[in-house]
Amino acid sequence: MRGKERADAARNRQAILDAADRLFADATDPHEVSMDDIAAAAGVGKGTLFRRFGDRTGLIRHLYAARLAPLRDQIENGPPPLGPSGAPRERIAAIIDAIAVIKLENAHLMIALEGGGAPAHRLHETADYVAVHELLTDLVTASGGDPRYAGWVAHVLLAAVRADLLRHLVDVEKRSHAEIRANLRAFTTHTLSFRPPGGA
Amino acid sequence: MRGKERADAARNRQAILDAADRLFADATDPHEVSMDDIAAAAGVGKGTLFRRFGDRTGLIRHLYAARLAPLRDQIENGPPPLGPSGAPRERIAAIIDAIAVIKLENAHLMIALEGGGAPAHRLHETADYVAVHELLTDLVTASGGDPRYAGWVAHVLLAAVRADLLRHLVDVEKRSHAEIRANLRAFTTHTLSFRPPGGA
DNA sequence: GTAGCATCCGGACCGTCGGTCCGGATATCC
DNA sequence: GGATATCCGGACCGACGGTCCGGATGCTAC
Repeated sequence: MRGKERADAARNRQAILDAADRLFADATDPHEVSMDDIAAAAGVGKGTLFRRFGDRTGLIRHLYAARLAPLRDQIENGPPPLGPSGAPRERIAAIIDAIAVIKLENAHLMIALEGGGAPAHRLHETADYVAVHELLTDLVTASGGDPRYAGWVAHVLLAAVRADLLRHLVDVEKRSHAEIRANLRAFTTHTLSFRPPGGA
Repeated sequence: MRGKERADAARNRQAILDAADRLFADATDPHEVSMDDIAAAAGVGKGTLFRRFGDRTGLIRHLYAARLAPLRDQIENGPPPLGPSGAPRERIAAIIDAIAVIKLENAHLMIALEGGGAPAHRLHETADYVAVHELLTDLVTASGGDPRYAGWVAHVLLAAVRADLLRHLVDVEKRSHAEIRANLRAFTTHTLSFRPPGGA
């Protein structure tokens, strides 16, 4: 990793990423995509694959991170409503919507990560989850929510955009993306007025 | 299965169920409990285990069903607020609370089922999920919700009691069961007043 | 009690998977 | 073009879920 990366190494990495993405997209269940499959599809030995990404989780995380990067950038440096200068309530709604869009467009990957990616199913301990949860918690607080319950509200909002739920709504219940997003937005707004038992 | 079950078979089944339950309870990650482990702990051959339950998913489902049975009975035949004669809104709150209690008390099993149980991660196509979702949908409608969005509300309520989220709240955030249940109840009540975009 | 039979048991066995390892190939630098 | 650090490929490994069948065991009829 120190110094420069050799040209063939870079080329292979990209081939692996592309092949994995394609295979996960075609599979209904991430478990039916083996590491050998990915290596073969990328025209690469299995050793190469593991040297680059460590293990299965690492590979999936790389793919995941690549899809998430634009969103992170938008949230950290972009214009409103996603960017830091937006009003908290609008920002929350925009973030939840953006997450939903990404997951709807990359259902296969998101399911692979939320489900079969980690050693266990510790979605809530994922760096990405923790980061967005913290941000949402702050925003809920900033939008007038009780700090003591902001974390809870953030969890519930994120629970509503879990990849497998979204996939179920699309694949089984045949709901349109537009309908899902509209419901999600209304739900987000509504949930922001949540007040805990006993009042603030 | 036809006719009577032999005594040793019944004994072995119970031993397997007990052993599996114990092992899952001790493990942090269901994947670290292998079928061989279960067979060994039950003092039984692996063939016996698979003949009885078909496969890993079948075993876990049996355990799951056993824990859920009392709740199903309460909902179908019990007294209010869980039973059929309760008022819809109270019944919804009671059902969500009861689900939370079961999942809090059996976190290991619930995570095994929601995560590593099914061939994929098709929680939402599980018979149990579908059944409770249908019931909740009906109840939301009966309590005055727009039938067109009742299914959505039911999904969101169930998303708030997903096993891994509850475990995170307990294990990582160190929240008490009482606090979680209180928040959940308030959230349920609040969400029942959800109205979709455009109004009814 | 016991003979005969259906049922059940155990664990050796199989294919596959994630992950490792190292001899040989290749890019890069001078 | 040669030296060398880096990288590659695929044979290899242990573990896992699941299968199979020869032998053991509980049940029933007499």
